[in-house]
Amino acid sequence: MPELPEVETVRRGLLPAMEGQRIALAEVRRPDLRWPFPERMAERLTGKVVERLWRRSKYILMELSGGETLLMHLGMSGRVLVSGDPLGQFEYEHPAAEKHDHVVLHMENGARITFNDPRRFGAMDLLVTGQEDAHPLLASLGPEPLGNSFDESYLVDRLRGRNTPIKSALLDQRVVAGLGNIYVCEALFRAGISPMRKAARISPQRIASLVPIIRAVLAEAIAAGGSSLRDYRRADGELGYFQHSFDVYGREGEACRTCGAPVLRMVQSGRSSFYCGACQR
DNA sequence: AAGTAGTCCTGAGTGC
DNA sequence: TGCACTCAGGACTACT
Repeated sequence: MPELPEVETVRRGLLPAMEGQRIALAEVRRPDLRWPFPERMAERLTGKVVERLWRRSKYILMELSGGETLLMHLGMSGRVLVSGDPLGQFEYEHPAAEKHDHVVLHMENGARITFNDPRRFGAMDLLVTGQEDAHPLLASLGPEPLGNSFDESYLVDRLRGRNTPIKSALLDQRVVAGLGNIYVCEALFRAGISPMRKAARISPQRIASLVPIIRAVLAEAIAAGGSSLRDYRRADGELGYFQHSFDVYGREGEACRTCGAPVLRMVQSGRSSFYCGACQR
């Protein structure tokens, strides 16, 4: 379930098992995901210590001893399972290998990190630590929505004159990095803005109002995801509790929580937009 | 330049 | 039970 809050939840789940720990063995079970893996990836990971685990947009970056950083993206269907009991923190045994377990990191501390991705829209690459901004996948990303450079004046400037629907503009990773279909739908509902409205035809005040709303939606989702790490270790496939808090996403035909009108769905550039036709203008 | 379709891939769910 | 069909959290590429 990877949008920014889910990726951040995964990162936090990996921290206790991986940070400062050595990869005893990297198992790479196929040659590619969306793109071919880098040359000799298994050998380049094996024996390295994970010195820092951070996130940029929907990418997890694993800084390794030896000067390389592993870049990971979970695509649409990517999952990460932490198993084992290295520090007495993990209650569950290693599960049996499953279909689509493409990469497995066996940590020296006994933890096992399994990357599973049925649709294989995910990606992994190795880059030189310190040169992250030059990587093609990261180079044109916009600001982090929870960071300081994402503020009201930035968003107003960035969207000024844009003739595209606000929904598409917010999904554009060059505008703001890390939002996906769910959280754009939710933020637009809270802001009372129709997903079909052209960005250029929304007042600066309403554009500005999106900034604190986007931050709040993401922060709440991260908090809910964090609370469910135990579920995640249980490997039941469910990430977080925030899906129970959706106002519009996936609620077509159900009552708007504000006005009671049925939630509507329409397709914009191939993606479903959920919205309240009465509350969002 | 900006905006929009088509595309990769597998699995879950639905209706007949 | 089987089959055909739709849909899915992303984002790159190739069009207009």
